[in-house]
Amino acid sequence: MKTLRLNSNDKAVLLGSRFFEKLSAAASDAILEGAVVTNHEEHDILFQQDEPVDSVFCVLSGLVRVYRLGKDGREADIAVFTKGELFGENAMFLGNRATANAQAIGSSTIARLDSRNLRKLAEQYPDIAQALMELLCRHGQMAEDCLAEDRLLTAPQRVASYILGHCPDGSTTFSFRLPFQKNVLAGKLGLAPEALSRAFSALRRSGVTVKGRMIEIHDRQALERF
Amino acid sequence: MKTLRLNSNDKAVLLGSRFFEKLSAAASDAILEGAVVTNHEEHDILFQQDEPVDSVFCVLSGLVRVYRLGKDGREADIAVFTKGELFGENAMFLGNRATANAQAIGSSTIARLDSRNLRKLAEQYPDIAQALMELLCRHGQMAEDCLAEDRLLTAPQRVASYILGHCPDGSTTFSFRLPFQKNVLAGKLGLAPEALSRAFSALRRSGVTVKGRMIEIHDRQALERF
DNA sequence: AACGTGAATTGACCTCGATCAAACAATTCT
DNA sequence: AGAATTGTTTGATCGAGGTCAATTCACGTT
Repeated sequence: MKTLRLNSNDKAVLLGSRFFEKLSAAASDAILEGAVVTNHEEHDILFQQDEPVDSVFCVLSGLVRVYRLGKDGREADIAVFTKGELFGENAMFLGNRATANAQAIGSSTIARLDSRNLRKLAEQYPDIAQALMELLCRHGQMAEDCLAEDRLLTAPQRVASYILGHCPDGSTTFSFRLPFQKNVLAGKLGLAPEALSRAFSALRRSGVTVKGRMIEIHDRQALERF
Repeated sequence: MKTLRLNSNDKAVLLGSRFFEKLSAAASDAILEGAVVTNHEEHDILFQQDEPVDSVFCVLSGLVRVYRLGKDGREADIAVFTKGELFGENAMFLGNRATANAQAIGSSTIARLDSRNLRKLAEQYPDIAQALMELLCRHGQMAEDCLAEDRLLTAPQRVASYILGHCPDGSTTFSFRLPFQKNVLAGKLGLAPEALSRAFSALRRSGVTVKGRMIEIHDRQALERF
């Protein structure tokens, strides 16, 4: 795997990401110092459970799926990350061992930030420590949200919740394009693809139109009630 | 609700907790400055989803259950905390709003650490920031572990996994006492109490003996294979 | 535009765990 | 000790969602 330096576009994506938004230029530069970029094909493995990892990652383009393996080989998605999102930060605090697997979905470019460096910088710059805490908190929240939804909602309700999460507050009718294959959405929601399909067709009765990756909502309230 | 100052025993519990273990005395004292203690009866609510929270909490005695509410009133446990564990730290990073509910299980004493103070101290003491990051990471991991187990394991497998988590590595046969009612364990594992009961009786065939709260394992390998 | 491949849907079936009801066990209270 | 309350187990039933197989559809390629 060939590693490259950041080009100016890569840098723009990183600096525009949520993690960097409140950081000073000095702090950001210090973090990006020594960052490298790798390109990946669909299904490439970025890291694996229990193996050493000495970077924090950021998606520059494409998608990354983070998942755990069951001993029977089945996979459970923990999260899916898109452009501008950092991931893999947990290993930093757990002896540089990954606690999950990460895999590119479709061809993707990934930045790697040295975690030793980042840890050191977090001691010098309180803002960096703060940004890291917010990152950890967001990711913790994501996992808790998932857990609660898995336990409280049925498949169609989870899908409705996902759709509503993409709907601007005011509008009662709107549409958007899924950012990835239904395949991937199913994994993210903890469903078999067939179950996602059936969930969509259950929602059709509540004014949801699905055509390819395009989702149309005609009655927000109906979805919320579901 | 009467709030008290920390007594020396309370202080000992706090300082012995995982969060404080690597902190200097100066840092610890600064955090505990202004900490208060409250006593709670079974079922007392400590905080509620979406309500303002300006403390980080620590269990001094008893148990606390953190859970989310579904709109139909059903509850999903996110975590259960015991003596010496901090919780409720997420609100610190999310505009001081709780993202879940917390409730005492049995009568409990709880310490409250002022979160404004803690945030300020995290800027001064890198060790405190580090301890907070580790706390956030652990809690994020807990949620991810739960999520993965929910998605990958059946009820008896989850129970087996819970039991094995209490089994020292070497031993093939050992026993321990559940730290809470089966009731609570069921919630923590995302099961109805009946399902937990049935899971235990399924494990009986693999050398697990359950008598009241006492659990005995006679064949570690059998459990691992389950 | 036709083709071909992989994705998505649909149907049939089956398993797991939730729910309800009732029996039973273990606490706590008087 | 006996009563009352609460926790736990067991049985029976039901529904949600997983799995497998067979189409159908969408999309990129030629």
